[in-house]
Amino acid sequence: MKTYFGKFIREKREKLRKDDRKYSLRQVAMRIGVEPSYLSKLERGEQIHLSEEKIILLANELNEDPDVLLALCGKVSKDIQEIIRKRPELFSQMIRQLKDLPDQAVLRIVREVRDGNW
Amino acid sequence: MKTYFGKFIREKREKLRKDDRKYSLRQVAMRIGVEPSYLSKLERGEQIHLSEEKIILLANELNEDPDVLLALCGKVSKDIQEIIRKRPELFSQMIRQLKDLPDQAVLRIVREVRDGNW
DNA sequence: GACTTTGTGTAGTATATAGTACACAATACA
DNA sequence: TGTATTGTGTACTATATACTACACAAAGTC
Repeated sequence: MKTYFGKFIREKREKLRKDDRKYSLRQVAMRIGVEPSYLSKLERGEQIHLSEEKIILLANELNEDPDVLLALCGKVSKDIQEIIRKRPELFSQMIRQLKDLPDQAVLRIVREVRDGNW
Repeated sequence: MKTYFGKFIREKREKLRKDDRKYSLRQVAMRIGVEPSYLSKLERGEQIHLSEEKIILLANELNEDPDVLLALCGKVSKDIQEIIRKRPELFSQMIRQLKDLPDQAVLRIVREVRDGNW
């Protein structure tokens, strides 16, 4: 499972750190509640396992979308999985159907549902 | 994680078995490639961990929807997760949007996409 | 130049996940 | 009634997941 998670978060963290020293690896690690050596391994891609809970904390620290960071770790958030599991046939079928649909078309569905045209 | 997976597959298997002795617990276990004692524990709800691979084999054996059996085991299939992970923001947003939409409305989306109205 | 903070290396750990191996008593079958 | 098959109980096991603990040398700060 090759992933750019480490590279991604390292770059983002170092960018933030230029303006604010509280974004050192050690301090970020402490705030999200992991050992610095662990975050170090994650950023260097030696270690690729981080729990959903910590990924979300990290996303908040770095102002990144939690769903994107989860995806970079090869995960799908529990709340999304829960939605699918409650109506597995319906949602699985729908998602497979939308697999190759361009972003624009999917966004159109999102908008129309939001606006109550359903 | 309370689940009716065990109850569900036991009932289905025993129904099939009435007409065909090859649906004994032992023979089904052998065909899907697990020890009989393991399937026994699963059916009685003592054990709730079965790999996606075996769940799909079991679904095929019992003529059940793999996505439904996966859901009863608290899982979402890898191919669905893969689709979401490729466009995490888009799909996560969409799925949360559709969370409380009635089946009928979701099916309408499925049909319209299938019919190429997008 | 002492003190602090930084990132990393090494070694170890707890829990979850996904099973196996085999014996045994009950039941079905011939 | 001997044999085969059945479901289950007990005891292990391997691998993955998600970390901790601590030492250390380099760099930054005062």
